[in-house]
This record gives sequence, structure tokens and C-alpha cells, in this order.
Amino acid sequence: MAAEFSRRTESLLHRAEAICEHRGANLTELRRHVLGMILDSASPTGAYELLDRLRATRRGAAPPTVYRTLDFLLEQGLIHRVERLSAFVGCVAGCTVDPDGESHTHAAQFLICRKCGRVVEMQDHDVSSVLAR
Amino acid sequence: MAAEFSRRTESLLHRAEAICEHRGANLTELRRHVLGMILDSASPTGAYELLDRLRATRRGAAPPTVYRTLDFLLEQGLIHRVERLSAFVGCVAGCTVDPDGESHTHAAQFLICRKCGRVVEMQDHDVSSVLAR
DNA sequence: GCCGGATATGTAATACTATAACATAGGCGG
DNA sequence: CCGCCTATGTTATAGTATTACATATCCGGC
Repeated sequence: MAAEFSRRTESLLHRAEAICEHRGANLTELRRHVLGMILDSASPTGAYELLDRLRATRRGAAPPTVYRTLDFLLEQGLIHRVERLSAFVGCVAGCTVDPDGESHTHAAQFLICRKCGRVVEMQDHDVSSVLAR
Repeated sequence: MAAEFSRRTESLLHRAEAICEHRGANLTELRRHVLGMILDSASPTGAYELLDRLRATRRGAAPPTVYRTLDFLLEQGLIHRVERLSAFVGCVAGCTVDPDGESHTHAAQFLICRKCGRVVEMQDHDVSSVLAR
């Protein structure tokens, strides 16, 4: 049904399924598909790019389709929004955390390369704690 | 001619004039007016809000009018863009720095209140240096 | 079985943010 | 006066996100 993703992505998706099931959250086909596209991408993905790709297999897709799905994934801590780029990236921690973890969000920072646009997610406790003050 | 601003804002504007003159940058009436509106505001100001207010006194104002002006102010380090809000705030450091300072940008972080939207600019050397790694 | 509510998605329209492309105007050095 | 540079005007359009309402599906209780 859904598009085929890389082995790594499929593995993370499997993990995400377990997390959602554990939480009673419903990782539907649509949500799984969008999460897979984000995880599979080498760089942050814009909402309308996701929309275009969705449309290949989902005729009625429209902006709300994608934004609602992104809201769900953000709530579940499975992706992050990179404000600077108006784009979305998979959350490594969110997709690998133990399903028992209740916290759906966590502190993170992004390093964005001004030249190539690549993004690295970092979690630095020092930064987080200074910000907490 | 230009709108009247608070005493504090006028003082910062005066400072900005000196900085620009020192650099050979041209702080025109339009640019001064926009900077004044931003400095005078208690919270970050959106580009189209600035545009609306500009139009009160400037008939032909259009989006490029405002965005080009913001680009100039950003380059001069006189304001910051708050990505999260797609809005702009005055840069305290930029408007108070010694005119001899050459660096037009500096490291800063923002604390944004999720409830009231107020923004506080902070400059924490610890955060900056951790990010530098 | 069916009713009611909750969740998920479809659909149309529109709001908000930002940039592209080309035109005009004024200053200033040669 | 000419040519260039900077600043701004003007029109159009691209890109990002939300509102509002309609439809469908599932599931629990009766």
C-alpha cells in the first residue's frame, strides 16, 4: 500500500508504531506515510513538498491533510519543526525512545548549516539547563 | 515629519543614526521610521503590521517596501528576526553598541513566553559557546 | 441492530508571510 | 550631460498555514 522506505526508516516506523500503540495513539496509514517520508528524507521537508508527494497516491490530499498530520506527529514527539526553515525533520529521540516514556516532547537544538542547509539535531543538557533559568 | 516615538525610542534612534553614519550606511527617513516602530513596540512586530502602519503616512507602501527595509536593519544589526513568530524586534545591543564596533551581528537567544507572547532577548555566553562547538 | 459520540479525513476558501521582476527617481562623479 | 549606483515604487505571484464546514468510520452502550 504505502510507499516503500529505506530499511532504516522502516525500522523507525516500526518503533513509532509500538510507541503509539502503547500510548493509545492512532498511527494511521496516512500518518505513518507522512512520518515515513520525513524520516526517509536527508534534509528537512516542507509541508507542501510532503503534500505533493502525498498526492501521488492520495487523490484528495490538501493542505489541512498535511498540517493535521504534522500536528499529530509533533504532539507525539515523532518529529520536530525547524522554524528557521518552515520545515520538518524526524526526531531521533522520539522514534527510538522506550515506549514507556510518557514525555512526548523533549529539549533539542538544531545546528543549521548556512551553506548547505543540512540540519543536525543536538541535545545538549548544558544548553537546555541554561535556557531553563 | 515622522511619527513621534517614546523618549526611549528616540534616544535609541539617535544612537542608530550615529552608528549608520559612522559606517557610511544610509538610515533614510523610511528606515528610521520602521526602526522606530519596531523599537517602540512592546512585542515583536510582524511585517504586515508594520506595513499597515506605514500606510497611514506613506501612500505607496507595499510588501517590498517593508521587507527591504527590514533587510537593511537586519544587516546593520539593529533588529532581530524572531523566526518562531515571523516577527521582528529591536536589538538592544545593536542600538547601543559603540559606533566603532564593526560586527553587525552578534549571538543572541530569545525566550518566548508561550502564554503571553512576550519576548526577552538574552545573550548568554555559555549558550553561545556550547553552540559554537 | 442502531444510536450517539469521538476521531479522522475530505473539501473549499481564504489569510498570512515573503519574493520576483521590472519601473522610476535622485544623487554624484566624470 | 551621461552613466552608474542606491533607494523606492509598483504589480504580480510564490510559499506557508488556518478556518469552517462536510463526510466517513469506528466503537461502546443500549
